[in-house]
Amino acid sequence: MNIFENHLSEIKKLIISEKKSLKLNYVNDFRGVNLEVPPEQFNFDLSCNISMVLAKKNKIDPKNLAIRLKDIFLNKIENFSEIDIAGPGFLNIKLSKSALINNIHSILKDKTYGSTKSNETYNIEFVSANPTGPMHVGHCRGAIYGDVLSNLLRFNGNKVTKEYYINDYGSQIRNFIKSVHLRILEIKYKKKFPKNENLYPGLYIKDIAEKIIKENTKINFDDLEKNFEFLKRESLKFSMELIKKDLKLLGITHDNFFSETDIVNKDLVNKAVKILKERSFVEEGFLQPPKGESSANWKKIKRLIFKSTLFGDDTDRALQKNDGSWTYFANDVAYHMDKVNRNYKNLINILGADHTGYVKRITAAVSALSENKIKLNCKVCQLVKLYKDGAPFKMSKRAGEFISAQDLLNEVEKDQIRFMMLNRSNDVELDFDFDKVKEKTKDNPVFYVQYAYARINSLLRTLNLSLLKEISISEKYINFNALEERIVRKVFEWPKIIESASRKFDLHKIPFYLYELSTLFHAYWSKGNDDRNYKFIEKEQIKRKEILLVINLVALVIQNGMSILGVSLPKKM
RNA sequence: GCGCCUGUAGCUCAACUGGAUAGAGCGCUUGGCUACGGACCAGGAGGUUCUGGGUUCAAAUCCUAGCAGGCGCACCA
Repeated sequence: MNIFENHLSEIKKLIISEKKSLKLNYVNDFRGVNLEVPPEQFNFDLSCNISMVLAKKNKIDPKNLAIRLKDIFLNKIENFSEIDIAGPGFLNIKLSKSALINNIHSILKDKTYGSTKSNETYNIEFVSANPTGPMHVGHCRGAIYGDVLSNLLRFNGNKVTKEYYINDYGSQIRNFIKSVHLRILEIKYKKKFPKNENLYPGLYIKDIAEKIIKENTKINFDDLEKNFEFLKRESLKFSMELIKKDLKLLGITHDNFFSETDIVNKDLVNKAVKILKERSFVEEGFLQPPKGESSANWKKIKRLIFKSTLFGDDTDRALQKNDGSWTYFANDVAYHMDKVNRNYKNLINILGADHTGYVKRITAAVSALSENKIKLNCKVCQLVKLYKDGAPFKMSKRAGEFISAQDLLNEVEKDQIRFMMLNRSNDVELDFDFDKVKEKTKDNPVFYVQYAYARINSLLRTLNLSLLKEISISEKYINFNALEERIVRKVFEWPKIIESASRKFDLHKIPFYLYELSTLFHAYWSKGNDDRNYKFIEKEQIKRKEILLVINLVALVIQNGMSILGVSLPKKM
């Protein structure tokens, strides 16, 4: 149910059938024609730019055309009761009462009101934090973004796989296992844990070491190399548990975990390279020396190179290290070949700002692997800056250098974190203020939206009614006041918000919208304090039927919106 | 040097993807609310949309040349 779509198609039909009487030559192309929400001060339901668009194509004056369109709309479209021409030729339209009521009834019947009703397959890779330690705050933003994007796409009717790529291979993991091993020695023999940049000093490593000792009392771990594979398996098990625990506390679960070690073991890189060689996208060659950095250790070595510049990258990328083994990127290419082979129509990667430079090459790889049939869409989340008591908040006792997700979760609830992290475009840095997020006031948008919903439920409790029972009220008995009209129009806007949030994955539009809707509702609610005529209840009875329609509409949209955001909606606060 | 992101009210950010008089919150300021459920509501002040040029009925938005900030830039992961 999208009233703008419905009424726009009415308009288009009419224009085509009235082409002659309107004296228009070109009416076949409606690109750019929109039906929109007019700015509030105009007090209309719909706004259409059609006369500007058609005037341009037909090379005539838009205002003149608008006058003719106004007449013909009013004559032929029963759903329109009043039209005003504004600005350069906008047609501002008021819906007839019956159209308005019909729209409202259709919305209340539509459980997934706002859904774009699409049906595609998506794979979304997100978080993919290194399993060398717990999640830090930076990961949280991407984690929530990915989770909510999945919710949104599912709400729209798509099939979504949420995937986590475990980087359980390479030198970082080696250093991680080494660190665990040294902590084991420390616990067993009081051997001091050395200071070394490549090791992981965080205290969680100690926890993992202790667990391993406790669960494997019969094994002697003194020799690292002998026990390496065992230690790796055990350590990764515990560190992934840490990560999954944090994710769960944030309300996030993945459908699929994909291991880099598996890629190596299954020799997927050779398969991917073979395909790319056949298509001449991979060749032997030499890398350019690095430009911005010191090139003291630079060696000119012949190696396999992926020609990503063919797909818009800035430079070609190495698939082999100096010693001839595969690079991290090569493994990732193989991983994405696997995704392509799993026949998803759309691939999405959610990345942190520090991986911006990686976007072009991996997008190029997917284009090359899928012969341009699949486009990988990479979304980058900018940094999160934490504030507490008005000052930047740093350090974590347990995680070592980062602020961990745990630090955050210790202070703030999941609902708050989720809403606040989504309340900014992913393209801008985010200031996360510990103090503000805990407030129970208007300054805290999460609370403000939840409170609107709680108020509705309180009202229903008083009236002994429940939400979204089939409501059908004859239009004779309906007469909205100005505040109610504003809310109804805002509710009409909801599918447009979903549509534009879905188009470029601009998730912040959802919390912004919910906040605005809540503002209108709180104003409506409070009006009863100034003016007795606006009271909702009199003698334990609802005063006007319109109130029931309005609160059901608001509740429906808040429910749909918050469930996409994954934020809870208490009935009492 | 190169790439990506950002630049809008004192501060933090929106702006339906090219639309109308550029909007919210905080802060500042004036008033209301001793309860349908308190943590709210109503009003006011506050703008050369970083700068210059271009595209058109229309530019914060697109193009172009700059300026400023953030992230990144062999190999490593």
